[in-house]
Amino acid sequence: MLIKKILKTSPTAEIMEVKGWVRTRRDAKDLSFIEINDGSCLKNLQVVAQGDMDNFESLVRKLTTGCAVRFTGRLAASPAKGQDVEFQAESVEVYGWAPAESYPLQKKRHSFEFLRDIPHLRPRTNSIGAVMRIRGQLVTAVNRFFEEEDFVQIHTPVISTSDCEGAGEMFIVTTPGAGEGEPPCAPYFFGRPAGLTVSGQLEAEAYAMALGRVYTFGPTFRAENSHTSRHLAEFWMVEPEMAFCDLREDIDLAEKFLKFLIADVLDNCHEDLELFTKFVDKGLRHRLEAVTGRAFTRTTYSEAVEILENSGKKFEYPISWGSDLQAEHERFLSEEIFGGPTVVTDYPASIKPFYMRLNDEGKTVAAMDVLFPSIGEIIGGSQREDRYEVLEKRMAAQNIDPAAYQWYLDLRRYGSAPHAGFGLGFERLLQFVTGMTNIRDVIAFPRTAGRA
RNA sequence: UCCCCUGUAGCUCAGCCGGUAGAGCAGGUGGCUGUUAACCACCUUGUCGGCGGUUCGAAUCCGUCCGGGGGAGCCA
Repeated sequence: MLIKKILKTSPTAEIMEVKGWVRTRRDAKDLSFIEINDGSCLKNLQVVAQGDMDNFESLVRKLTTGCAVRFTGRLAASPAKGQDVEFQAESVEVYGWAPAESYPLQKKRHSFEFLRDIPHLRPRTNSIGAVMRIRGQLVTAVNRFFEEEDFVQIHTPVISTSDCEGAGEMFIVTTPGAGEGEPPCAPYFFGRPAGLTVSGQLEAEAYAMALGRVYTFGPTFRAENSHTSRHLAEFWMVEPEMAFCDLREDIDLAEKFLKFLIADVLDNCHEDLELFTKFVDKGLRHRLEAVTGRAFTRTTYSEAVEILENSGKKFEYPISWGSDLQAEHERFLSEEIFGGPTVVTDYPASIKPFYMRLNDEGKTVAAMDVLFPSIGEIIGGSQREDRYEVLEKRMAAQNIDPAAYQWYLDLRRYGSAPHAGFGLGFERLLQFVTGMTNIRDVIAFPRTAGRA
């Protein structure tokens, strides 16, 4: 039986078995206490082994942190403080030892930096275990949300020939000895240069224009030489795309989506959240409840710039209309001015990609960024440019080869319709939900520049 | 890519203005105890990140390379 279930079970005379890994052993004169964890929940089960049981000296007294074990016995009410029930062992089997002299994990707190050097063992710690359980919960919540909203999940390609954001940040996919010179170079395995996707958006648009409401949820790759606590070279992104949808409806969905996800974690991950509230961020629970409890503030870029200009606050990078919002500006808006999630819309066309829909005044595009306190941009989205000629002009203005994107232009040539979507950085959401300050600690095996 | 900080025992870290190293935890041994970050006593462990330089002498100063962290840019 899983420990998560056992801990909610009443003591019985029935013989049962538990399997897990030893977290710590404490010896009394004629008995030992072994705490075991099986990953099903944060809490350990206290196993009590009496001195007269078989293999007490040969096995039980030799158990150390990390050993994989199986106990059979009975669940009993615990006479001591600290737990309601405990497991009275009758027999023990050791699946695998973990020599204490070499096993890197000790029954003490380790720094996250140290744990990053042993990514294969760190899931055995309380904090990384809790992160990954919450991550798993969020994955199912994402899928449940879109199911309830009548979306179809599309698996867009990981290998892509279209660079959504502009050249220079794709990983190139090729074969050994494919050709002479710097890749990408002929002969091309796929007939032309290909790379790992930087976004599933363009492909998702094609399917939105047929199925109406679609979303992708998959890995994304950026070959940026970033060294920050919020960037990974390989990360996961959720990207819904909706036909017959404008920017307003796009923002509505994003807000509903984020609230749904956070409420889901608040409802289902009490224990794990408790850990983060205790050791990582005291105000965590409060901050999460603040997101679900009120409407997101919405402001246009122009209004935001005005607010920043009149704030009297001195920024390292001065702000003026036409320049992009810096991290410090975003933080100031969401943390100090609005004190919560903030949606900034209608950015200058010059600082946004070609596919965003040009507003009627011709200077701004129907873009939106959702800014969260402490982590900045968590969602970026837009209504897409659905007019063939306008899109063509914007591509030309940004030096994008229309031939390479003819299929994308085709979506505007045949049965074009207003549509919109956004991208959610899954790890950034996880950072917000857990309070973990470094993005490398919310993904199983982080890949960053210089490290894989 | 730029700026700042950092690299000392298995882990976390102290070592001020240069005189070849310490603490807590972990580990080992013994003791005590229905224990729970168990407790008490004793014990082991270091090419002080690499290379080069200054100096009678460098963990300590300088240069350089490598690793780690934070921030910026880019973005999610």
